[in-house]
Amino acid sequence: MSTEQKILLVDDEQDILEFLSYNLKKEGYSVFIANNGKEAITVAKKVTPDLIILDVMMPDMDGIETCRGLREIPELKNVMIAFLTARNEDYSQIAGFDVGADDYINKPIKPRVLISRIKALLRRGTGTESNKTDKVDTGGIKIDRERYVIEKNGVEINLPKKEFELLALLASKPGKVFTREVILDLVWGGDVVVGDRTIDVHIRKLREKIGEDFIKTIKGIGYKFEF
Amino acid sequence: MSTEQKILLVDDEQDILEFLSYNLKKEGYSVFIANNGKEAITVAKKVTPDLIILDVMMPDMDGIETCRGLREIPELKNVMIAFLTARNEDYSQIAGFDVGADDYINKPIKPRVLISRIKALLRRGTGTESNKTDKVDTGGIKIDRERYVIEKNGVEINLPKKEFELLALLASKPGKVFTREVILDLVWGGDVVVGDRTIDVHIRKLREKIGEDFIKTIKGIGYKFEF
DNA sequence: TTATTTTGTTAATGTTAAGTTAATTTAGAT
DNA sequence: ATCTAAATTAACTTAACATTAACAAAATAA
Repeated sequence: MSTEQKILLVDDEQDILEFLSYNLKKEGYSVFIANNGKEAITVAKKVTPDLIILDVMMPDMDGIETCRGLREIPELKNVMIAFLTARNEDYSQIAGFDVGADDYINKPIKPRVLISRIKALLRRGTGTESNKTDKVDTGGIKIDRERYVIEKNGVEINLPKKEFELLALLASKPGKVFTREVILDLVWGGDVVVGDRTIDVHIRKLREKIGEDFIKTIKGIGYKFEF
Repeated sequence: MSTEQKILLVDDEQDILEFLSYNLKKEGYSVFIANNGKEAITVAKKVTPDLIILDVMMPDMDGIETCRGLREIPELKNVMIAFLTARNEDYSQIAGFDVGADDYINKPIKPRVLISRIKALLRRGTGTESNKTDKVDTGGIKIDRERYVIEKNGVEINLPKKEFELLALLASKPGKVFTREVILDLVWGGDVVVGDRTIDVHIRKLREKIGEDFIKTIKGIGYKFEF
């Protein structure tokens, strides 16, 4: 792997910041902190973190507002954002706001749960440049991560998990060839070992569903998405 | 953002009015004051505030009565109303009154808490016409968070807490897929560990009660609400 | 209080979609 | 022509969810 992954913590409570910071640093993340929304935006701009963990309840500028602010910054469009919510909070409000959060984590926080959540989140983020906000590939294919559907010429198509992720990966950078190795690593996960033909079959099913001409085979190398 | 938001403060104690007024003005709100219920109604009619903060304990016409009066005025149907209650007050009494209050704020008041509460309140208010809790999902399902009741095609259905919260969460953003993890965290809480099939069972019961077609399973990911 | 009902959770089992493999065919490279 | 990589299809395996009933724990009523 390349460089250390950066996480920005935003909370007004010092002890929570310390607690989280400690646990995340122990896991090898590079941790930045901010005490309020404004600071968060400043820091985020500077370091472009891979993940931002935002407390919802903060005086002055709360998590939701901060999130909005962050999302308006072009460089931060693709950053993962997770909300920290207190128990009993009216989460429907939070979740409902179309603010582009990627995860919601409840207090009290259990370090192990947190870490595994974060890993999952960051995993999703890697490899893809535009993991978050849906991307419209001008060929008429739209990938909606939030709703887990793709749209072809306005028609929704439901894809199973692996197929969806495979397509999302390929389409994340149209034209780029993804080797079978890379695909296995990113879609299946580094440790899982599956047979050599598995990818082919998934490609087959995808082509069946979205049309034959989107995924192109580069013999001896891998596949690429084109339109 | 467009125009400045208006807040009406109603209290018989001058120092509280001043204290609140000062803090709210500092935040950029346009503040109006009234010393009693009658005055409150007059002023409210004139300025149509976005939020009214009402002290419960007032001589002559108390907060509850005032609130009733306010709610009878058509133009004020959608205004947010928050009650100011003293700490030891039996506010179950107040909350019980189906008077259409949107929040309860406890004295003594901490400015920061107050501000963030107010912001949350006003945010809830904007965008929606129905000031109150309910959210109508065009599929014919209405969720009344205050009474823990949902309405399907005008028929009230009583849901137990967990079922209600699960539905409320899913319906808070129709279409969006909520992972089992997120559901567990937000509905059950980060620390509580429940078995793996618990969510399924609740989903089952919900589907039984509201119909099979509202909640959709995304295998390997989670569930989403759709209509 | 004790009884009764409602709610929440678990455990056991069934079902199905998703994922994988294997066998065979086709196409591309050298 | 020969070798290798990929396509294709169907068979198979597994993981994920559905379903039901049983149980426990709250809440409510008597």
